[in-house]
Amino acid sequence: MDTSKLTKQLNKEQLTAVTAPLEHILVLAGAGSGKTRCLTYRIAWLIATDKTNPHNILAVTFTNKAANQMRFRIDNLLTEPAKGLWVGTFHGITHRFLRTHWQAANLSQSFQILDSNDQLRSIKRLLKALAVDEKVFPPKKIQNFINTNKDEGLRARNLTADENDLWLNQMIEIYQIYEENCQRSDVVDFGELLLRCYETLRDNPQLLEYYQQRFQFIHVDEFQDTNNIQYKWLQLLAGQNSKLFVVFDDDQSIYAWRGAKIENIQRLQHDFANTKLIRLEQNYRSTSKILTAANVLIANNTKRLGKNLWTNGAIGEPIVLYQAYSEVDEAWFVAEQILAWQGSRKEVAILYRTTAQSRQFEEILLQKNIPYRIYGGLRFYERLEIKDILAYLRLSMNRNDDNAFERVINTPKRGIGERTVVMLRGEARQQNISLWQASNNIFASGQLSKRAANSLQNFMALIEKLANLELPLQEKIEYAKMSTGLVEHYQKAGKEEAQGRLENLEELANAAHQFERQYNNASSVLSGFLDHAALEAGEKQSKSNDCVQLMTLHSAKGLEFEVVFLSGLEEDLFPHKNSLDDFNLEEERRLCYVGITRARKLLYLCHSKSRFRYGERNICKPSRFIEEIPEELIKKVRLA
DNA sequence: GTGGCGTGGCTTTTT
DNA sequence: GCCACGCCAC
Repeated sequence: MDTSKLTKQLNKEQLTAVTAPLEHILVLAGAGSGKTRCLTYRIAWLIATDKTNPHNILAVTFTNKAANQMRFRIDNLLTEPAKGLWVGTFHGITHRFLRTHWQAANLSQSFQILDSNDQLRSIKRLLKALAVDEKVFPPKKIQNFINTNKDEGLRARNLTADENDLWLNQMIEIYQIYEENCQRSDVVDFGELLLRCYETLRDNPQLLEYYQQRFQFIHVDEFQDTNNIQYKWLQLLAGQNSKLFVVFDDDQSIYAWRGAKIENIQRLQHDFANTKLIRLEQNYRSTSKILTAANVLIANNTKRLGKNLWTNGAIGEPIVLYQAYSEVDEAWFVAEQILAWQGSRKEVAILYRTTAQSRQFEEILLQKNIPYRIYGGLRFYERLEIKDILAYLRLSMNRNDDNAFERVINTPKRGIGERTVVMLRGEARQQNISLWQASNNIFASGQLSKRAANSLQNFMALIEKLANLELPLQEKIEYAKMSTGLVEHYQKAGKEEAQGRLENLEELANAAHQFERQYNNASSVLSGFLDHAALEAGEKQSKSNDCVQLMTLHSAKGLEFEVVFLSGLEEDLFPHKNSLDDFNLEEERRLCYVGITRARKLLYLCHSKSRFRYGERNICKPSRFIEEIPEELIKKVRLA
């Protein structure tokens, strides 16, 4: 194949990286320097030059979006589809592994994925059962404890109790019981996907050998965001012979708070011999003014590998700084600037530190009739009605899924009240069985009132019926909607709300139809669809109209816009007041760096003299980050 | 089973 | 100030 198509479009450093010898390659890629391009071209180059078979290549990302984009771009570069190439998220790939090797992983074939919401519910139920006070052991804290430990690769049994720390001991115990519960219910939470996959590979030499042999070339995107277990997993999989190709930017590490370890970069250089570091420092995105601002700002961080982005591009407009009187004034200013902007609306982004800030912007954009789109918030598969119906389907797949059971046992109301459920829980706990099995026992024992027994029997029959239906997925969902009484249930709540919910259910049925058409294994299509729902929460709004984009700085990473508004640049908000120690402050600064480098042409910095927060109006000082940007790059404006 | 009231907490978020 | 959630009373 003619590979000049591949190599022509690259600059010198990109070319060096893409065509680097088959060693461990680390690419330090600054913002806007062609990071994804480098990764996709490398993979395409490996295949096109017959260095390897696609079958021997693995590429890992953090988000579904990044994975889809990568696959799409690789396909476009190649003349024929890369068969056997694995591209996916850490969770997607480890999930795929567990589905294939469920026995080795000590799971059942029909195990289900627990999303964070379900996980929290599950913890709450567990606390109730254990009669643990939620005030002393807040469920969210426990969830965090469990997830943090799983991210570190630690199970409850790996944690050491401390006789002087009763709180810790209790946490460990809850963690332990939570693990047992999940195992019994045959569910796997997000952290578990990785941990379980890691352990299964570690403990099964033949499997490990197979995958080490298979994945000769392992590619990782956004490596600075990897946590401990992800690192260990990669290390295990790479073994002695596989070659890593890792792309990262230490200056864009903004997820330390959820376990990401920047040190993994040094760790990798230490653990793998002969790594080669390549730097991509030419920026193709921003004007030189914007880039200089970003460079000077980030230079204030001490813990960095250090790099200097440069550009051949235009000098550009000065960065605009606006001091507002209030958050309302700030939003007004932003809206006025957007109205004056001639270009496309979707090329404009309003970025903020906290989600709560979006409301002010929404109100004004609505008033001024400027279409907008907000990222974040509730996603499609997280909606109540969707989760309800999926819970029915899950239960029909796996009767032991206690989470699903609890969710739908009395939704819609069918006369199985708290009393009955308490009895079921008691039986389940005593016998160490699932709620479904407990229902069977309790029903057989004749302890229930006639009415309750009747309702329970009907409920169980309903689930059995659903399980045995041989219908296409879409029709199954339609059937579930009606037979469960959920539709009526939502309609009771009020017209407008009901309409929205029913529309969503309709969309779910359509999604199921789409899914079924692309899925080639009819016998497991439901299971596949449920996995899909858990692993890809779905975008909030699918319409890609020409809208102004509103999002937090965190969700802006990886994106770029012609015009960027960085709002709320005030002390205590950005940097956030909970992040003022040295370590966290550097992360806040990186967050600001990410924000600045999203902009191609125009960058606005806004701060307000006062802001309404927590029911009070507070006086605000401008963010230290504003002062860190050289004055000569900035133009202060006042609104008439 | 539901609706009303009181309390607490409140950074970022993917999977 | 707002929302989510738990608790209690009807």
